[in-house]
This record gives sequence, structure tokens and C-alpha cells, in this order.
Amino acid sequence: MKKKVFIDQKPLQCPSQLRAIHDTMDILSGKWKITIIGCLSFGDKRFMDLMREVKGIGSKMLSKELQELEINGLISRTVQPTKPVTVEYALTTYGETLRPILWEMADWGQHHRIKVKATFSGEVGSG
Amino acid sequence: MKKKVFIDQKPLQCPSQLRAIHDTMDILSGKWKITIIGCLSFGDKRFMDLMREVKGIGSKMLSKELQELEINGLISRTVQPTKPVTVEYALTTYGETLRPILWEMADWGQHHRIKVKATFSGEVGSG
DNA sequence: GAAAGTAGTTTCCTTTGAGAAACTAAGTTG
DNA sequence: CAACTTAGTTTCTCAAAGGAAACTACTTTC
Repeated sequence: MKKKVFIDQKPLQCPSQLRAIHDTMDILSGKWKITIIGCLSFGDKRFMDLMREVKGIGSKMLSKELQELEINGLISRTVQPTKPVTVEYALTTYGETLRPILWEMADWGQHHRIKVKATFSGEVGSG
Repeated sequence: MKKKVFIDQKPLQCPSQLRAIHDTMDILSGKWKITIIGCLSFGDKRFMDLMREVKGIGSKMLSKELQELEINGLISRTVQPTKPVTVEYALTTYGETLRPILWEMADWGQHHRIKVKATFSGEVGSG
């Protein structure tokens, strides 16, 4: 019986690798995290800026997602001594280390969308 | 005001890129999908093999996760004409295209774990 | 002192995800 | 025909995720 080894690399499932993938997934999971990171990759933003730019989010979820991103060191939260106080959120250098993952996912997702479209238009009542 | 541009690359948030990332996340989300993919990257498996190897999963979730992976073309399901019938699940060539993403995530997650450990042991009661 | 803007928090509610256990269905062995 | 195996499905239940709206707290403007 042949062994599938993910092309020419070692398979996953060494438990530490799977655990690491799950850690990463947990950090990026949540309905708005990716969008917020994308939004902050454009430039620093205040709470109300994010409320306006992240379409559909409510203040509770924005607050919660920002807290989780900050806890994981992906974004920074800086209270500005303006009047009234404003809070500036920014992607940290550490947050930027997610870039390779995000680009791989964007790439795969784009190909997948094309593939799904092709699959559905290619099926001519065969199933 | 300086613009954060994710090091030297264009920022994300072109809506199509964010959508693509979310598509990918959706496909990989679910408590057991990563583990199942990892398990199948070792070699083809039958339903009961997966039940035994994926510690803690129940038949309902295994069945559901396998269906979703199959719908997205990541795994194949083959009924073998044995007696009693057995069903063999295998990672498809398309499923293997996830490899770059999974390795990036494993890599990042491993570094993150190290970083978190360093952060906690390095904080000497500084608040 | 009422209205408006900043940055959230709290409460209440609905939806979704997940698990345990029982059950279906088909074939095999004794 | 009872017990066992494979491959699931169904039901019931609980926990977590998420959303709408109201509310807090502080400050400025009118």
C-alpha cells in the first residue's frame, strides 16, 4: 500500500505540528480578526475608524476582537493624550509576521474560488 | 502619517483578498479538519481507522467533517467492494495543495509558542 | 445644562458548534 | 437468530459565538 506523504515532504501529524497549526487557527479565528488585521495593514486606526471601516461589526465584537489580538501581541493599543482621549490601534511588527500565512491563504482561496466555479459550470447534468 | 504596508508588500484588504482568506479559513475551520487532514497525509484510512486515530472524535463529527472535506475536494471517499463494505478516505492531489498553508501555520504556531513562553518567563512582576 | 463625540461595557437574546448515546442498515460468523 | 463489524444517522442537550440595543464615563461645544 502506497503512502501519501504530501508530495515530497514529511507528513504532518507529528503532534507538535498539528498543535502549532491549531494554535495559529485559534488566534486567527473569530468572525472579524482577519478583516481587522487587513484593515490595520493599511495604517493605524482609532476605534471609531475601525467601526466605520469594518462593515457590520458592533462595538462589543470590535472591542473583544481587538483585545484578543492585543493579548497575542499582533496589534498595539495606544491611548493618545488628546481631548477627548482617542485610542490608536496598530499592527505590530510581530503581527506582520503573519503575512506569509495570509498571502498563502489568499492565494489558495482565490484559486479555490476559480476551481469551484469551474466545477459547477463544467458539470452538465452528470450528477 | 506613515502607512503600514506589511513590510514591502501591498496591504491586504483588497476585498477579494480578504474574501479569499475567509474562504480558506472556513474550509479549514471545524474542530477536527486539520487533524483529519494530517492523519490522511500519512496514508489512506477507513472510517474506523480514523475513529481510532483521531483521539476523542465521535462518529457524528467524523462523518460531518469528512463530508465537508469531500465537498471541497480535499479528500476522496471510495466504497470498497469488500464484505462488509469498507470506505476508504484519502487526501486528494487538490488536498495536498494546502501543504504550503499548513506548513506556514505550523511554523508560525511553533514560533508563537516559544514567544509566549519567553514572554511569561521574562515578565518579572512588572505588571 | 443639553447634545454630541470618544471608547468602550453590559444585558439579553439567537444562532451555531459540538458531544453523548441511541439507533439504522447491511453483511458475517457461529 | 443472536452477536459482532462497518459506516454511518438521529435525537437530545449543552456551550460557545455572535448581534442589537441600552448604558457608562469622560469631554467639548452650543
